[in-house]
Parts: sequence; structure tokens; C-alpha cells
Amino acid sequence: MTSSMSHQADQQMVLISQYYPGIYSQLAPAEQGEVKSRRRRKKNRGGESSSSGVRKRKLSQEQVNLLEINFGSEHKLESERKDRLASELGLDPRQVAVWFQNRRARWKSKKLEEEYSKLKSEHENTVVEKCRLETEVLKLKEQVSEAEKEIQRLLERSDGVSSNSPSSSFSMEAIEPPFLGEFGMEGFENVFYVPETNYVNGLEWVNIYNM
DNA sequence: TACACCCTCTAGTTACATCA
DNA sequence: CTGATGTAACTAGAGGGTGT
Repeated sequence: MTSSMSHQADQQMVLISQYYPGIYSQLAPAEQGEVKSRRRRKKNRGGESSSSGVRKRKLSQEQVNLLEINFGSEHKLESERKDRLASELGLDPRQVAVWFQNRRARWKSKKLEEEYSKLKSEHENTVVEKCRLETEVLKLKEQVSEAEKEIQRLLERSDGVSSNSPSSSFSMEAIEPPFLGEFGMEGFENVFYVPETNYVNGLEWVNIYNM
């Protein structure tokens, strides 16, 4: 019988392996990409099990219920519990062990399915959110473009009014945003910076990107 | 320490029961 | 009858514990 410590370690490894199957599959290289030759069992048309001579098949609902209750409280089966359960159910301890092995496999398979559904749903939500953000970025870029046009109009108007004002030498090249990067927002904080004392036709410029 | 032996585990497979 | 599905039982191989 293995110790409870190794059982805990096994449980941990199973859980971790669910998240990192690639890593843990590397621990068993013999199982990778190889088709193992397995011995074929003979068919049992005579109605008797090949090895034990005991008719197998279908556990009763009562037996399954008790097994399920035990599985619910603990997925691992220590040999003491196995023997006790076996005698309670009138089964061979081997049958109880096999039942737990198969039940764990079904449980894991179901868990993986649930995990897959969850991840799929999260992925779909993320895609929707990405679309939303992309649309928002487009809208914001449009707003920036409109703001630039407005600035241009104001500068042109101020040029006509006061040709010797300090702002008349203000070149549009200086405020043309570089539009670097995917969203074209990098560098704006410097381009749009105007000293607090700078007025253009009574309009106080503020660095909206630092607000 | 090295080895053999035993046990349990997972993953994959096979055989059989049941049902549509 | 037949194919699909569920599941009991099996196999192979890995790994841990223990005795010698």
C-alpha cells in the first residue's frame, strides 16, 4: 500500500497535469507517438469471465449508489476502504478498485469537457470585447481627426487677425501627431502640450491627454 | 546503494449489455 | 438486426514503498 503522502502527491500531479498536459506527457515518453502493441483478450461468448470464472456485468443500482457516495467523499481508494466496501457490497476488492479507476477516468473526462466549455465561452467573450475596443479606437481616432481640423481652422483664423502674435509662427507641423503604433496614440502628450500662459484667441489650450 | 518485488496509478483498449 | 453508447474488466508502463 502506498502512503497517504504519495496519494496527495498523485492528486496534485493529476490536477497540475490537467493544466499543463504537455509538460506531464513528457514524463512518459514511451507513450508519445507510439502505438503500443497490446495483447488482445479472447471474446467471452460463453458468458464467463476469462480469468476469474465469475460472471461479470452490471452492478446493481444499490451497489452503484454506495460506490458513488464513497467516490463523492474521496476519489482515491485506500486498500482498507476498498476491502470494507467490497465486503459491504458483496464484491471482489478488485472490482471495487476497477470501479474507482473507471469512475476517476469518467470524472476527469467530464472535468475536461467542462473546462473546455468554460474556456470556449471565455474566448468568445474576449473576441466580442476585442471587437468593441477596436470600434472604440476607431471612434476615438475620428474624434482626434476632427479635433485636429478644428485646431487648423482656429489657427488659420488667428493668422488673419493678428499676424504679429507669437502664435502666428506656430507651425502645424509641430502639432501634427506622429500616429505611431497600432492605435496612433504614442507621442501625443508632448505634441499637445502648450504652456499654461499660451492663449489663442482667448482659447486656453490644455493638454487633454494628461488630464 | 542497488535490486527485486509488490502495489496503485493513468491511459488506452476490449468485450459485453442495453437501447433507439 | 444493427450501430451507438455506457461501462466493467483488462493491459502496459510508470512510479513509490519496502525488504534484502
